[in-house]
Amino acid sequence: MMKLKDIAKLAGVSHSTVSRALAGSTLVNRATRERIEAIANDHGYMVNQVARNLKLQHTNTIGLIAPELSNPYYPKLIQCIADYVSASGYSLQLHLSGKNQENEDKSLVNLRNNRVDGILLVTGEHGLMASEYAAGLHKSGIPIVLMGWFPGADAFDFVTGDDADGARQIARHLLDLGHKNIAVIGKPVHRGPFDRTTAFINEIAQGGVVIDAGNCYEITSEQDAILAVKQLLQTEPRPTAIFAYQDSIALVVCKELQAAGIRVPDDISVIGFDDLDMASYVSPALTTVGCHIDAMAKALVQRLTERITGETAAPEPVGMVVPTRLITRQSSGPASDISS
Amino acid sequence: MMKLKDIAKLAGVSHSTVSRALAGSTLVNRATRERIEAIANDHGYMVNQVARNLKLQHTNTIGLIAPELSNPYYPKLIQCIADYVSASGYSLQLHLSGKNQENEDKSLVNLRNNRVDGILLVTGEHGLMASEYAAGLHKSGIPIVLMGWFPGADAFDFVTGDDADGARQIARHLLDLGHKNIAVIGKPVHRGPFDRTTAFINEIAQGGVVIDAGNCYEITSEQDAILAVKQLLQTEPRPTAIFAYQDSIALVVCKELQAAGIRVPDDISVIGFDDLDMASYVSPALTTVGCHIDAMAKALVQRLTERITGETAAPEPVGMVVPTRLITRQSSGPASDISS
DNA sequence: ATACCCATTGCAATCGATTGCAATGATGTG
DNA sequence: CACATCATTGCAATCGATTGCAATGGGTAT
Repeated sequence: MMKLKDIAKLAGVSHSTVSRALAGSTLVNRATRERIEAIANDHGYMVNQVARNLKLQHTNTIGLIAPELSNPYYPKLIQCIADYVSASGYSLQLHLSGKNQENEDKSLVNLRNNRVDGILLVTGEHGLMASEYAAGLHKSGIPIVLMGWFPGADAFDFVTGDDADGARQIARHLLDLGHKNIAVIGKPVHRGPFDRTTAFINEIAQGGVVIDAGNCYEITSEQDAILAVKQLLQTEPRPTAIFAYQDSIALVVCKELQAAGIRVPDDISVIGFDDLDMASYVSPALTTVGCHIDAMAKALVQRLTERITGETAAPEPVGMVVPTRLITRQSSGPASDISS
Repeated sequence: MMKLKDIAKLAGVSHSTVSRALAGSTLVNRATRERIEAIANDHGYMVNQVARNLKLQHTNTIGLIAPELSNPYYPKLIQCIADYVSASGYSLQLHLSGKNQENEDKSLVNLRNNRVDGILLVTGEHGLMASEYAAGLHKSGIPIVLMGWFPGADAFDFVTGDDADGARQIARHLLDLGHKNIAVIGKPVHRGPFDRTTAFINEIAQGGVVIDAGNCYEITSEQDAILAVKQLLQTEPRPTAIFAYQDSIALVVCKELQAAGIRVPDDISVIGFDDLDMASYVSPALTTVGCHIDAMAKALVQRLTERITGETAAPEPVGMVVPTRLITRQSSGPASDISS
């Protein structure tokens, strides 16, 4: 493959001059530059970025660690992130840490060894497994911005949706519809002040309704949701509404409910969270909570690039929470009085 | 950041020895090696991959170019690819070329400048925009494996689903159900021998049924599908079945049909293609054609890594087509006789 | 004519690794 | 005791760029 020296020989100048010419430096005569450009072009010269990166001590690459792609929420987010990253002139190095994030630390090591300029860490349902490790990296000077929150996240810059507020909106919506016997099918609590389940239960309580502990199902996979529904249908009196932690769970719940001959929302209302595209395609269309993913992605890469270039003076980490909004569709309706 | 020389100074040896020790070479005394390892560990030394890459003339990185993430088909594919890539010990550099692939060439340049060891090119609905450019790269020795087919793809290694056969299976299914008036809502033909629309129409013709040209709607976006449906509902006699090019289109079609008070499949059958996860969630669940994405992804990265390491002796490009299968669900049924 | 300035260009060091070859010293052998 | 052998280790070149500084030479001012 053509290198600087080859072009130099062809043009009869030193490789320094070629380097400068191709970089558009004013330190080289215009005629010379044009000649060099022509030669470089004719011979298909392409700069060797890895050599360049070594010399320049940066790679123009951003590392992105995300849990997985099978929950449609992530592709949506990653698409946005990728667009902003490339618009900012960076390349993306993508690592999928797996549903259980076993590989988070491996990815971190890899990214660091590759000397990416900064890291975007999308935290999954398990928070951050490689938490101390990430903190170490961060302290050693590598910009890291978090998407999501977990205990300890305050040591980093982070961006998160206001899930708690979204959950509160759902709670009020359900209360307004007259529901008094409500079930929750959720993942283990892990998002502290932003946790959906906690906020939901608290807000419901504000409305004077207490949610029975037996009506709170803690699941770890979409599959478990099926079992939860089966159990739930046995309880007396039967709940008139279900708050599912995510749309992907809500979808399974609806399907299972319908398979059991329960009408949604006539018999039981179901509400999800995330506003996946498919939430509007299913029948009944899902009432859910959405967040402007685009805005989050933008904030995320903006904060990171600022850290990389050093534009953001403040050394203290700053968190940003972006608002969420309730999207009322067909899966929620007035409480049925069958069970009341 | 700690470098080889620093560790060398600490250990009182030359940096060559440190390099060898850390690489586990037998050329260094065991005691020395262990001492060096300990020191490196204590001081958190991490090899600088970019320097290493420069010297070694490879990066252990694979470039992946895919159109987008908003059609759920791609995340599914990319997830699989990412898993195989990382299992093979490579990193992934991801580039999204956009729905219209305007950035394919930019991505190619970028990937090449970054000296990735090989490139996986996922071709979208528009074939390959940067076709000649890719061919040039390929000829210059960079391993490229294609996912998909387009005129000219035979110059590369490629892997594709047997879309044509899938389309034929759909055709026979519809014929068996007694449909005689069938509409097609598809994207412009571009996959040559593997094209869905062409194969579908031909197979239907084999069954003695001709599809009216007026019943073939060529669309370029999911949005256009809505217009197509509106037009279609005006035609007399009204078709009893619709073959949609992709599940994502089929979904829109179903929604629009239902909004117009048409029952699926009682009045009109709808069949998609791709077997997206959501195809089984919607109501009615979609009859569609699936392909073992995992198998394709595996073949894809296997072929590429073989090319990179030079294991595959044959220099001629080889194509691989993986079988597809019809998945019968609820959106297809016997032809209604309303319009016959 | 001399000195100076400025535009161009080249030299050489540097980024942080890897590795062929030479050097060292200890050990074994005739 | 002299010399060959072998296990370790260091030297120095190399990968392909970037860039500070010195060198060159033509043009201008005094």
